[in-house]
Amino acid sequence: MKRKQNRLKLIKRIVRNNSITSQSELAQLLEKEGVVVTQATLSRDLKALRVNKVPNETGYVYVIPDENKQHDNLLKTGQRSVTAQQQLGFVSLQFSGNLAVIKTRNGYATGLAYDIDMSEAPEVLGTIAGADTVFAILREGVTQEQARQLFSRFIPIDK
Amino acid sequence: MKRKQNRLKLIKRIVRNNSITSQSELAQLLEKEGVVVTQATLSRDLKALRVNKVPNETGYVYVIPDENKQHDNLLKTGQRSVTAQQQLGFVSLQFSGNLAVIKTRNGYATGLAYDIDMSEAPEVLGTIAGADTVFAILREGVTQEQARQLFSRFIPIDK
DNA sequence: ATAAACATTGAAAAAATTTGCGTGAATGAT
DNA sequence: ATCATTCACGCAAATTTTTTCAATGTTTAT
Repeated sequence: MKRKQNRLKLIKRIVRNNSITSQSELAQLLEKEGVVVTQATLSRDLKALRVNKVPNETGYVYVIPDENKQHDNLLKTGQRSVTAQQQLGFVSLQFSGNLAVIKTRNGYATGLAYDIDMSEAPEVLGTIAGADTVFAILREGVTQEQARQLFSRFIPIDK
Repeated sequence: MKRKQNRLKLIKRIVRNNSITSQSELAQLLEKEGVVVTQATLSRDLKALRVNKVPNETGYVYVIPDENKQHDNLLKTGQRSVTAQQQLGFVSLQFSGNLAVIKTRNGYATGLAYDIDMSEAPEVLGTIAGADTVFAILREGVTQEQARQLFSRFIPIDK
């Protein structure tokens, strides 16, 4: 059951960063990442992830529905599905060089940045927050692994 | 050609007010309204209307995207959706390492950052906007040339 | 530890969707 | 008016997606 979770995560990433036009195409990309499943399984996975299939004049593309909007709609309709992933508004964490980019649900970025600032962690030189994104500048020499370690105090990191 | 326009309009209304789960089902409802076409034509019509196919726990449903989502999906699929007029807010583009700094006329930064975000381009990890400046963090390994290429979808760049 | 209940998946079949091709109607340019 | 283009659309083939069926794990409760 861990296998499936990992695959779903990978599928999300792949679908988000590529123009996937068919399930077999997705299967090939997954295979490159070492994940081998049949197209039938992907049909089930895409359904589980609620991935949309949207046409444009060129062809058809799978699209991961926007997580913020997805969640906002849930709230709007009175439902509330708070998974561990969504606790604290956290959406995703990525790095580029000595910059950490933390995506949050709308409105949560400021509070999260504040918490990071208040920790006065030496690994972080400073932060800037928009509505749903936090930039944290890491001190030179700090590894991404160390940063993950630090941030895990504030956000649920799957690892 | 008037026939087609009427049909498209009717399709919109039907899809919006019913849970259509297949094109043949749609064909039947159309027939009740006196419009007779083959499923193949509906495939083309749904594509023309950019109707999304979205899964939910029950099954699959066709969904007419609202105007906003329509716009967002255009960006998502990599098509330009802002007119030359709208690009007038652009002032300058500069780079520092993997950070792109886009200057705009006052008030334009937020909108531009939003468009960049909605494109979900894998080259960009995230953006933050002030009143007249957008920061865009590039994924590691993305060259400035690639970034210029990407941004040319949103702003007028002379290469 | 064992049985019952549940979950995951592949293979193949079924269902649904997309597309190539051909025809006829509509539009346009000369 | 004539000829060339373009557009709409059915048919049938090709492709893609969904689902059924069985086999094979996993989990849970006793």
